[in-house]
Amino acid sequence: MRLTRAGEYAVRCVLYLSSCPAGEVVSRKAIAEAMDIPEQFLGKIAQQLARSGIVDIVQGAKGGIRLLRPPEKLSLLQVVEATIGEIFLNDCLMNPGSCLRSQACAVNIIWDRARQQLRETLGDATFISLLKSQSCMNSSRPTLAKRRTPARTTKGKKKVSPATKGG
Amino acid sequence: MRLTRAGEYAVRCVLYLSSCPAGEVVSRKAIAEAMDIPEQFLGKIAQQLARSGIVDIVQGAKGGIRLLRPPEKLSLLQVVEATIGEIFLNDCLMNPGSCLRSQACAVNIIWDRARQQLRETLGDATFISLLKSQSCMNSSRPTLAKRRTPARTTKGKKKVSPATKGG
DNA sequence: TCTATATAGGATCAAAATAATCCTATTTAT
DNA sequence: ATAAATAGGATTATTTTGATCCTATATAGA
Repeated sequence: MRLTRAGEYAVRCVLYLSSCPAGEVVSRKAIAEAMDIPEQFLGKIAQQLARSGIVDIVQGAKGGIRLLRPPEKLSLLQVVEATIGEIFLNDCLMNPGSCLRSQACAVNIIWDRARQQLRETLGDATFISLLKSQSCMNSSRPTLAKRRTPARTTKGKKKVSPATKGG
Repeated sequence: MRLTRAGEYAVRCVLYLSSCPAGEVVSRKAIAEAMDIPEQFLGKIAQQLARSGIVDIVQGAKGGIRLLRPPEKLSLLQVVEATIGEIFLNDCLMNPGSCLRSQACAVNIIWDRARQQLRETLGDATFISLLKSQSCMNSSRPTLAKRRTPARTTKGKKKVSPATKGG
């Protein structure tokens, strides 16, 4: 009943990309370091975002990740569902065939309502609105600046504590 | 991001108890068989419901589980949270200390809103209202009848497929 | 073309959560 | 006493999650 780490990382990643100049390719490493995401794991996550058409991955030298959609047209819901799949709150809804009773089941009706509300709330939250309120970016990036090709100065791979969670 | 089996079982259990005469002690086995719940597992779940004061467990011969609260004053939320703990949708909310940024984080504000809505929706759904709409009980019990000490006729323990999910 | 820089993506692995089940102890009605 | 029940700690299997490894491949630039 909670957002997985992968989903959380996806949100952070898109949040970062949203703060960069539109269409800019940002290296995986740069995003990973700025947003405290394990770099390899970010690779997997980026692939899913790419499959949903949210980002575009550029291979080779100077490669990286590019945001395809304007942050004002991209919602939390889209990013989260691209990463962890469509949101369901219980099994009956997820796999209707598995429920003997289902259908007009009153309990399911409640869960379905809850699910719709959840998806609506997440669907209404655009990344541009998230950025405007500053939020989580603060400690990582001073402002929604236009910094680019970052952090190549630090050679040693910083060992990031997996306990570091942020939303 | 979905209801666990334990939560689902708890709901079924309370749904069953709600359909019985108020204050009646119903054996674990009876509930388990009627609602397709592994009996031992139901034991664990009942303990949690008991800790939250939702039910009362009677030991010894003729023992079993008794609903303490009137179904019209018992919500899905109460039963679910008694079983799987307070509902959180992401880590930041669950463990605020672990988030470096937290506080006025815009992303968290959205998740918090979603969480509040979810809890409100589940909190508004009383068991009496769930029963009134018939629902899931149909295949197991013909009506919200006053049947008691059931199913002792079937001796062989029916092997229940774990794929059987209902809500 | 060669080389350094990046990502691709299958395979693998460890930890945690979930879903039960086992088994002995204890309680209670008869 | 005895049978019928639950208590509850321990154990186990499965699945999910979170990550990392490693070779292949793509690309920019010298």
